Parts: sequence; structure tokens; C-alpha cells
Amino acid sequence: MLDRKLLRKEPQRVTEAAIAKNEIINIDQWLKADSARRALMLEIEELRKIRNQLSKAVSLKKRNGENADDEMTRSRETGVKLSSLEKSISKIDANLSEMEKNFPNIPDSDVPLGGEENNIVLRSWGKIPEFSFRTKPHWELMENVFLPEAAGRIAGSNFILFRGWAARLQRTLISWMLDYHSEVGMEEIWAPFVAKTESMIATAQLPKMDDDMYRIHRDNLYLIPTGEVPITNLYRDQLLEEADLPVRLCGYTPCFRREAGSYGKDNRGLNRVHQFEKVEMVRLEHPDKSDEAHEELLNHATDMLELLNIPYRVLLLASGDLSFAAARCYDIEIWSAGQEKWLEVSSISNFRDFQARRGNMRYRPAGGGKPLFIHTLNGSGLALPRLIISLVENGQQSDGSIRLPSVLAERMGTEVLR
RNA sequence: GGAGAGGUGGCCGAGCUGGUUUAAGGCGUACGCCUGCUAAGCGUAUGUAGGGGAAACUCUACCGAGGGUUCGAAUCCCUCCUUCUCCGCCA
Repeated sequence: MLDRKLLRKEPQRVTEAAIAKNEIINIDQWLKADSARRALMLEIEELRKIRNQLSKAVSLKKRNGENADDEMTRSRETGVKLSSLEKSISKIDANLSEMEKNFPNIPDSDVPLGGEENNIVLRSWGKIPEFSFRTKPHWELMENVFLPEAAGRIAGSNFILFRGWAARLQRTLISWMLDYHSEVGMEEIWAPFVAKTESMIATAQLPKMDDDMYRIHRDNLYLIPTGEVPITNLYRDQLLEEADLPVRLCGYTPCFRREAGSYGKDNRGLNRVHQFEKVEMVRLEHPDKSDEAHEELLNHATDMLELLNIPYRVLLLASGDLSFAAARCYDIEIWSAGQEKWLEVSSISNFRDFQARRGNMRYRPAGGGKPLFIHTLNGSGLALPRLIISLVENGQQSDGSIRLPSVLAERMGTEVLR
């Protein structure tokens, strides 16, 4: 949600920001409704004032045993006028907030305009591995431990079923990443894997991503598309003290995505699935420090990749590639040696106060004063399937076995998977 | 799933036989006083959002959400959400 004052003062800027994100919004319609609302409000408040005074007069007269019929009649008449005006304003209010929910966040000034072709590669790390033999994609290397047909029999196409070392590798990675985050000072959260509408609105999956989420109609719940939802919503409608900031959280969740309309290219094997596992980092920050926090989250994610010895590059996303709620986002892509391409393994976003406004997440400044909105950030740390793709494809040996990086070999109890 | 009891300002908590409550009191917080220091004590201030005013200040709304009754609703009625207790079912 954007500040209404901003919408009134700089509608042009809001419109341009939306265009930069490929969203169509009608701010003139909003401005019209907003000024109509304010005019109506004045009228309503005046009438309420009159009614309050009349009620008070009735109360006084009745207590003194006097006749108050005149005041009661006038008050009733005021009430009739009021209720029709109130009906109009509540219609306008609903309309306004509906429109506001569809206004995307404004990208930061250093975000390049345009689509993904304008993403900027900020840095890369690691050497792209070279092989003396012809490399295989992960679905061939994992033929015996990754069974898409079995998953299809159970749940439908594009779900994952792992067995043996793949299942164990996934569990090990989740545990290793959570341990890493704990060591750098994050608190581990275990949250529900479903969430209700209000939560989805707060973190801004709704209204835009409705079609991309699984929904349990009977209980009116959504399966979470990312751990961001339950972990950020831990603080929905909460008022923090400034001293509580920053709040540094992490947590494992599965992520459910319908991926409607994305069948076809690039979704073979583990590249794009309906349910994947992810460890998420979430940060609630003082507004002055969210830039710093953004870098910090990025560094946590890349540090893990370095420990796993996976070549990666960091992109600053262009406006058209930014999500609805983000003001600024880094994507981390890792190398897939079997498919010879880069795969997105983490998106690290600063939402500034956009989610905080939607979810009413505030802090009281030290020394008192009005509560202010916090800044929220989050990032994958990291997403499992593509991490596994990279580990498997980059670590493959000529006999089809997989050599593990030492941090995992230690935990898996073996240096080679076969 | 059944029965019952709750949801009040940052927190706790009174009010809930409708009208001096424009929400008591406490805690917390801020400032001041007192005090070798600290603690305690005393005093004052302190909800959120929106509008008006140069300012002191003032108006309106908000007692889980939404409807209704009434001249007037935290208070009465209805629907929904949610928490707790007991029972049932169950990993």
C-alpha cells in the first residue's frame, strides 16, 4: 500500500512507477473518488456533531424530567440524512481501498527501467566448471532418486518425489542452511504452511497472484507460495518498540505454486515445480537501516553458495522484473552445468514500508512519539530444487556419480553420491 | 464436530440493568521533584486515524469485524472471525 498523501501529491510519479512495472492503474479515478470522499466526510462529520449535541440535550432534559420531543425529532431527521450519506461513503471507501491494493510499490531511484534484458549483473563468483566428458542434466543423473512419474501418480505433474540420497540431501541442506542462519543471528521460525486472505493481502500476494496460488475453498485458506507470508505476518497488526528492531528471522517452509500457464519450456526436471522447499530469511528493520539490511541478506545468501562452492552471479533487477511489492530486488543465479544456463535460486527484496502499511506493522520511536511503519525485507536463503540441480550437475563425474562439497560431505557422511 | 466462557487503548483490566465514560484504575513510557549512587517515593504528561486552526486548541471516528434496534450503543439483537475450557474424534 502506498501513502495516500503520496497519491494525492505525486500521482504522476505513482503512475510512472506502475508503468515501469508493467502494471496498469487509473490514478485519476482514485483522485476523483478520494476528493469526493473528503467532501462527503466533511458533511458527515458536521451532521454527526449536530446529532451528538442533540443526544446530549435529550439526555439532559430527560434527567430533569423535561420534554425532549423536539430534540428527538430533529435528531431522527439528522440520522436519516446521515445514514444515506454513510452508505455512499462506505461504497467510496471500499472502492478506494480496492484500487489501492492494486497500486504496486514504487521502485527505488537506482533501479534500471525496462524488462529483464536490463537487469544489471553486479558481481559474479566462482569458476564455471569444465568437464572432459559430456555432462548430463540432473534428471538423468538422478534417474533412480528423483521420480517425477511417481509424483505424478500421487499428486499430478510437476511435483517432486525424492527417494534415497536425494531425499536425504534435501533434508540435510535445509538443516545446514537453518544452522547457518542461526549462527549469523537469526531466530528460527516454524510457521503454518497455509494462510488466510488477510495475510496474503498484507504481504501482497493478493490480489495480484490469486490465480497462482492453491486454495482450500472449504476453509478459505491458501497454501503459502513462500515462507515470506507466514513469517512476515508474524508481526501483522503489531506495534514494536524501536529497541526491538531489527527483527531477524528465518524459517523452512514448502512453497506451493500453481504456475498457471507456465508449462512448456524450461520446466523439465526440477526447474519449475508446484511444490518446492525453501529456507527463507525475513527482516523487519528501522527505515534508516533497510538499505544496509538488504546488503546483509544478500551476503548471507552468497556466503552460503561460496561454502557450497557453487558459481553464482548477482543481478540488480530492472523495474519490469520487480515483484509487485518490491522497491528493489537482487536475484542470485547459480550455474547449472548440465543445462549450461543460469538458474534463479534467490530473490532478495526490500519492500520499504509497502507491506508494513498493508499489514499495519509499526514501531514506536525511542523517546516516544507517533508509531511509524517499519521496513520489511526478505530473501530466499535458499530455494532447494535449483540448489540441488546445481550441486548435482556441477558435481557430476564421468561415471555419473556426484562429488559433494566438503560442508555437505561431512553431514551426509559421504563424499560421493551414487 | 458439540457445549460453555471471553475478545476493551503499548500491556493488564473495570465498565456491559443504553445517556456526567468525550473508556475508570494499574503497569509501562517520557519529563520534573526528591535523593551520596541505584532503587523506592512524589508530581505531571501519555491511545490510533482523519479533518480544521499560526498556535493554545478543536471536531469526527474507532471498545474483534460487519449489519441491525434507538433520539442516543463498549453496553441490547443478528451474522461472522478468533481465543480459552470441557466433551467427542484423531496423528
